[in-house]
Amino acid sequence: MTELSVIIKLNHMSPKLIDKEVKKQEILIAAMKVFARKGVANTKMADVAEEAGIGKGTIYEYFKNKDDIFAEAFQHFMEQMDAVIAKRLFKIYDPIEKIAALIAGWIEVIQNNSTDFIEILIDFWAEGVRYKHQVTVFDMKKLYDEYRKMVAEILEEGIAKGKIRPVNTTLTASILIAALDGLALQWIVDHNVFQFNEAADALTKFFIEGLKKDI
Amino acid sequence: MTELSVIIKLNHMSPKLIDKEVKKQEILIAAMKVFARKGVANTKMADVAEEAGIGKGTIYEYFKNKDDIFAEAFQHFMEQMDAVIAKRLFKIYDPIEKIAALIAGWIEVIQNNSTDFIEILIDFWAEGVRYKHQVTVFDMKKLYDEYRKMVAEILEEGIAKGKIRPVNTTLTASILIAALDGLALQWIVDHNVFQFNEAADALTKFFIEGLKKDI
Amino acid sequence: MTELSVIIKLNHMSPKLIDKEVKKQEILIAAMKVFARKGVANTKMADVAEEAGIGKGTIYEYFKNKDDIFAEAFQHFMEQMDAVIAKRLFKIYDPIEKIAALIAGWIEVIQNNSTDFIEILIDFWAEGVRYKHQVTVFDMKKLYDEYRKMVAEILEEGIAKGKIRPVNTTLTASILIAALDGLALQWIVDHNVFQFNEAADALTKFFIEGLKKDI
Amino acid sequence: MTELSVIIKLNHMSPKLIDKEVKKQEILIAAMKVFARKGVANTKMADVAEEAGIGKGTIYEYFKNKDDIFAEAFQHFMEQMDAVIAKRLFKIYDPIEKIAALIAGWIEVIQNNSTDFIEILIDFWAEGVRYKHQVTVFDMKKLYDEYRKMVAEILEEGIAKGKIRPVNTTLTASILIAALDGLALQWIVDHNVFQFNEAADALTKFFIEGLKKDI
DNA sequence: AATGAATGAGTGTTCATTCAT
DNA sequence: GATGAATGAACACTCATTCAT
Repeated sequence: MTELSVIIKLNHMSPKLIDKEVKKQEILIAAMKVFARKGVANTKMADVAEEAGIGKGTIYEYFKNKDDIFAEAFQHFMEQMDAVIAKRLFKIYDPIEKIAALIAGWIEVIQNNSTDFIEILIDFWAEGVRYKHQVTVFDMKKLYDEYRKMVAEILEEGIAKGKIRPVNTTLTASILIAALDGLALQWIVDHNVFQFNEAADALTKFFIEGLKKDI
Repeated sequence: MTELSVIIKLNHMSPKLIDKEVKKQEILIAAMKVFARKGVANTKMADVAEEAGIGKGTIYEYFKNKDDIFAEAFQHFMEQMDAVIAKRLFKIYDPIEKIAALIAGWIEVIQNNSTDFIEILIDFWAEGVRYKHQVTVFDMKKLYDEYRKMVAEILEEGIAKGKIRPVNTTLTASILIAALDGLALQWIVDHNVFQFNEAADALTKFFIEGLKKDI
Repeated sequence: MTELSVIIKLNHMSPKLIDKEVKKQEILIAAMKVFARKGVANTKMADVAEEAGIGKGTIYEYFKNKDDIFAEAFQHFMEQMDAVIAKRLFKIYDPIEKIAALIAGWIEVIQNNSTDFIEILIDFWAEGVRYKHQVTVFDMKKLYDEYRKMVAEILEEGIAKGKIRPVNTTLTASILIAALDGLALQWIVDHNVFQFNEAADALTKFFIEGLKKDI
Repeated sequence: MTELSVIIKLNHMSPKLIDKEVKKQEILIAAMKVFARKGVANTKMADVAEEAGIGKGTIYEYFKNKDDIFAEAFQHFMEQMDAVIAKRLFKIYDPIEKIAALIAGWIEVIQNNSTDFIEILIDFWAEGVRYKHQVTVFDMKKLYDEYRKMVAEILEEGIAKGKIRPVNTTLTASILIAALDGLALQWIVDHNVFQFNEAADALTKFFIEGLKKDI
């Protein structure tokens, strides 16, 4: 380490904590890109380091290990999704509109992430599926339960308000979520089959129509 | 002596070949179970050998390598699915009923494989997604295209016959397949959320209702 | 095993011992060819079996193991060489002519074996060199000692008889053997550099001239 | 910051690079020792690591794989030989003396390497012989051609200058090289048969005498 | 803090040898 | 005797992680 590097460091010292968090995010994003491209199992720490433009060892200053990065990636994705959906549902009171907003939110998340790292979803699913018996970050069971419940409640509200015809709310919620997941999957495989929002519109219409109380 | 020995060899060949094919299937099934349980990447050849009750080296008498097993597993699954669906669609002429049969077929495949190795689906997806730019056995793009086309044609037929209301057939096909995939996913994560066929019934009803031409 | 094969066997039964020895030789020759082509280390028992047109397991009816085949190959080669040289030296009394006969003998052995398996020499050398500290079949030290002694004795005889000028007989013997080995090596590497016997003639002349007592 | 860091990096690079090259040589030497002792085929990467006093994985930081080490060993040996011979031939103009210098050079190389790894020569030969049809580093054909040509040219020069009697220069060159290879071989097998330089002297005398133009 | 050289546990694959048929 | 299916010891190579600088 020469004197020069010390000078550089001093410059960076004041906003230390923020810097660390920022850099961690940078590494995380880099990792997610590589994970998406190659799959977690085939991603080497060296790949992540290269993508992030840092040294291999540096990663370990910010993450405990590879699994830790992956877990944080999952959380990062989920937080993003929760945020998007919360924002979309904000100040919407009509149940039918809520369903539409939900679908739109999922679309937004998928499309926001599409360019670089939506394929990471596959690994999230894989991890979630595999570790279903253990309690980990990847508690897909709980996750799906929560989303199902959220949708089901909207449906119940709609039914109560007489805006949605009586249906098995849990099953219908499952179907809606299933369709969203499945469309994402098809779109990941081939971005050209359909415009994702086009498909989403169709889905929205299909569900809304199917659920609306016949007048 | 040469001619004779050829004849003798031929005599011995038929029973051996059948045996070899049977054993290969046994190893394949064993491998699929382990793949499902641990994920392909985390499955060791030793695990497969143990599950199959054979020596590690024996696997290589029947398969070229790990990837080969995985590829054959995929083909095995697909053949099974094609067979089930073909059987289900046989002698069904009503488009609406065809849709119902298709859903029932998918359910059947998922449930047939459920006990031990349905989780392998995740790895099929992962492989298909990751290698979408190359031509491999895992040509998910082509696969989805084919299924989409199959469903779309049924829908078109129904529309032509006036039994199904006019819809964007490709998008609707995508949604139906998406829902099936997505339900499988949720069910894999948690077999207890719904009886799979219960969900399938709901899905069938939802689609049939949504598609039926209002009279 | 069908009746037919039994009949075949019966035909072979009477001259059993001879047959066994013949078959062993066949396998040995097959093995030597493959050894020559690929090198011992890279030769699989399956290769030998295929070359011999028999089953893998059958080899073990005739040889203890791979090393055993190799050792027998060496002995086979050496016996052949001893025989050829003995025959060549038979009834030659002039020392100068004996030298010529020796060279001619070595040439004969190399060329007799050239088409298929002279490259095996390399592995003989390698084995001999490597196991110089142990007492094995490949006792290159002893072998070279014997040949050196044989040549030296001829030289001494020639000197005694006044036909060869006084030289360090051991060193000269070494040089002659060295030249023979070295020419074989070059010829193995590239059969086209020289006609092997052409080179041998030159060598003979060179040595004879160099050794002859100036008159 | 970028420019600065580049400078810093460059500052750090030079010493590192030198170090790496030194370490690579150390590993190479260690590998050559083990190759010589056990033969390439029987040498485990773990053996090399142990001999070099490093971890198994470290080898791969410096060499692509086992074959790579072997190829570099060959090149290392050849460069050494070329250098020694070039140095020996430097400022020698008399053809007869050139031949003597050549022989002396070969002796020097063999003896310099004798203690630990001259046996590796056998594997060089084996590799060269086996891969004679392919273009590899081990192009023994080309190598021998070059040496033959070099010697032949000296002989021609000598003949032209009237210092060497007319001989088939290519064949004579072959014989000289053959004798050198062959002596090395005998010496490798048994260091005690002759003092290597003693034999070399005899060889030199034998050739010089044999070649000299009778006055 | 940042690095990348070093490491060795771990794994896919090979192949000589065995042995039931 | 002849066979080739079965085997597991052995080995090249990978890569997440550590740690001296």
